[in-house]
Amino acid sequence: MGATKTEHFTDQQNQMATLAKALGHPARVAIMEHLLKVNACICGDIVNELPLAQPTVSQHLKELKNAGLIKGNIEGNTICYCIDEKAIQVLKNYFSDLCSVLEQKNNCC
Amino acid sequence: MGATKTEHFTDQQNQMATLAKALGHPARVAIMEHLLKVNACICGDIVNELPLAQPTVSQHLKELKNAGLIKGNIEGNTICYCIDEKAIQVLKNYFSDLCSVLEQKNNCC
DNA sequence: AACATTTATCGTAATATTGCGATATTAAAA
DNA sequence: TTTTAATATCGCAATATTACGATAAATGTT
Repeated sequence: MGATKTEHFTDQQNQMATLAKALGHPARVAIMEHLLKVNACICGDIVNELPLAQPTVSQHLKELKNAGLIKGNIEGNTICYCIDEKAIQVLKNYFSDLCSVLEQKNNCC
Repeated sequence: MGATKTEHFTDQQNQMATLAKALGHPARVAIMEHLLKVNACICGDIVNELPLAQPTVSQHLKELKNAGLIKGNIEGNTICYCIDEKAIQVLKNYFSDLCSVLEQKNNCC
């Protein structure tokens, strides 16, 4: 026990959980927001922006990348990370749909 | 080590991470979807819908509740859970905003 | 009152995450 | 080619999550 029972859920549910989980840590939210703020998809000076050590940031970036929320391009010495718009659209659509279904039904509680 | 360094991030970032984290498990995504599908905010027959034992489901419900994603009303013997619309709106707005900022900038990668 | 039903909590084992120092890897710069 | 800079990976300790059996708590039913 201890491991998530992924097999029992739909691909859609697992996919949504993966995206949400990746954003389920304030450092990773901060990274996303930083990538958004800095006009181009500025590189690994993310480390300077965050109160975390370089290996820790690197690990968080990896998780965001694995979840498909960001992309990384090698640019010589440096790596250029940026947000993957598609993933954000998936999230946006999911919650938009949820919201509009909710508005149609009058919730009891 | 091992504990998230919450203090170092903004309230907004922590709040978003909390909501996302709560949805970061397929069982909890499934619970949300079930609550949405069943017209009223049907009670704990969620257990029958999920491939998990009752205590496990109860724990997941607690986490969704702590994050503010659902509300629970005691109805005699039973408890009536339903989605908290406000939390979903927060999520919807967050990703909508993110999306529109992204559309304005042309991403490099 | 005794029993059944529904949900929560406790305790615990298995596993995952978080954070970081040390170290490897890679490519630019000197 | 040696040095420097930017990232990634390894290994480990601390902590958190997941799952569930056993049991408690609360309320309805008989």
